[in-house]
Amino acid sequence: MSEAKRESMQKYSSSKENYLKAIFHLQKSDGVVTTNDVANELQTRPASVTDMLKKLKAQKLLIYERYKGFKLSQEGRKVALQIIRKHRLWEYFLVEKLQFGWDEVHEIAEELEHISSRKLIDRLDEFLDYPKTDPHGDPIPDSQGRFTLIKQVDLLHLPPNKTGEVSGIGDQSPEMLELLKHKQIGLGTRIEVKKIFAFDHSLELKVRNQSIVTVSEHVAKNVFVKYDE
Amino acid sequence: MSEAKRESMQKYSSSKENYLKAIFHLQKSDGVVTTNDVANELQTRPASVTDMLKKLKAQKLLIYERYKGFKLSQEGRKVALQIIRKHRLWEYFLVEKLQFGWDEVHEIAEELEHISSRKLIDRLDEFLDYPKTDPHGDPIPDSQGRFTLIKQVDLLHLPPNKTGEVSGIGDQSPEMLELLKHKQIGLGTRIEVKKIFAFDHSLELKVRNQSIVTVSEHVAKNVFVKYDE
DNA sequence: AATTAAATTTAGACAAATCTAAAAAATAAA
DNA sequence: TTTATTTTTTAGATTTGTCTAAATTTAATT
Repeated sequence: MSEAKRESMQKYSSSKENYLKAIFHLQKSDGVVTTNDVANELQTRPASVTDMLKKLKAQKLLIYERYKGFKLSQEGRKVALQIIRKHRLWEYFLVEKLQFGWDEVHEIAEELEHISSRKLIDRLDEFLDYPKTDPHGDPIPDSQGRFTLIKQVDLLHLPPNKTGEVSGIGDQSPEMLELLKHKQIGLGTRIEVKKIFAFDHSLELKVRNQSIVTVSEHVAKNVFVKYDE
Repeated sequence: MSEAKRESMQKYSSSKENYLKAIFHLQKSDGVVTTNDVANELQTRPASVTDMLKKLKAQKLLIYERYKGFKLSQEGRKVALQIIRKHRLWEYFLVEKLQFGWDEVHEIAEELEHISSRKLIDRLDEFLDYPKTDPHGDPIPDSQGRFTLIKQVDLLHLPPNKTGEVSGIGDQSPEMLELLKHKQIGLGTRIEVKKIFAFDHSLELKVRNQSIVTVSEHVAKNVFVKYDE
């Protein structure tokens, strides 16, 4: 086994893995990730994030310069993808084999994703017949960390509890853009649909994993998101 | 849900759970468990064990007085049994569903046994069709922590890699008892058969999980063990 | 450009689980 | 029953991950 291979097999603490995962997700949506974002995502304090950034840097899992921002290294991305792979495979297992509802598996998968055995997860993948997406529609990375599938839909068709990344705008009129700008929605913004009102088909969205905003059906039809990571 | 029920659902650290499990196992074999035994079992230091004993006592998981010994409380036993249940169900899953060999599942199960969801393990039990024993022949406690199966056999018929607890002696002559006493074998002693020599059917035993001793076929035929925990 | 506000980092502390080295208690041996 | 040995416990440190409060840097406003 090569040295690089052995490296990727190293075991990190659950806490470190959670940071890597969170940064990976935030990076995908925002491009730029901030200390506050991470603190918010992980329900922790900015000071704790700074502490951890230093540790992750020391292990070459991310690139970091104080006050200047940070991003995952090649290695950090690889580790994050393996955690995501495990999380989603376990979710699939819970729903397909143990009859759990898709809305009750996340918490359990948060624990299972930290089980370290590589062989276990590859065997599980095989047992489940190599599923491409988890029960929420999120794609499952293969054993090399690659996604096989990317879906693009408008906001109305974004599955519940799925987070999409804005990939295109239909109506690009200044009025539309002004509205989107005001609501802090732009290319790459992460959006989750929280509710669709039967009355007028207006949508309640969670934007950047933080603010809750409401948009009309018309707006929703003109915002396209891709969900894949 | 009753108060007592909620109590048993509480989550303990993996470390605490490991201590409870180790003490449970040692208690079953020796009756009396010592600080050194635990340190030995968990590959740790006696001082660390003492520290943990105090914490476990504070949480009413064991009865403990300094220098005077300790044993699991009712609650501690209950928690230990749930860990053992989880460990063995996961081992069964790994062998029966994921095609692992019985000799490679222990390590993985050591991690999986700390996943906390009660619902998960009960669903897994159902999925596996309520197996009675794990791949090593050890019985799996049911959701109430009860074993459904107790087998009593003489040492010659104790399955390999199974640990039995001495439950009776056939030939109780003074000579026999003297021999057993010398080899530190008595009621309740935990024994595992390591090897049976084809030549004279003599047995090599691991006694109290520590010493290796040899006994004749005649002796083995007169020592009965139950294996169930 | 100067000032204010926000984000980030440092400094110092704490809880959990461990360790080493030394002290205290219990047990075994002379 | 003293003495010696072993076991157990205490005292004090260390590591990991977290926190609060204060300081520093960057960004935003006037």
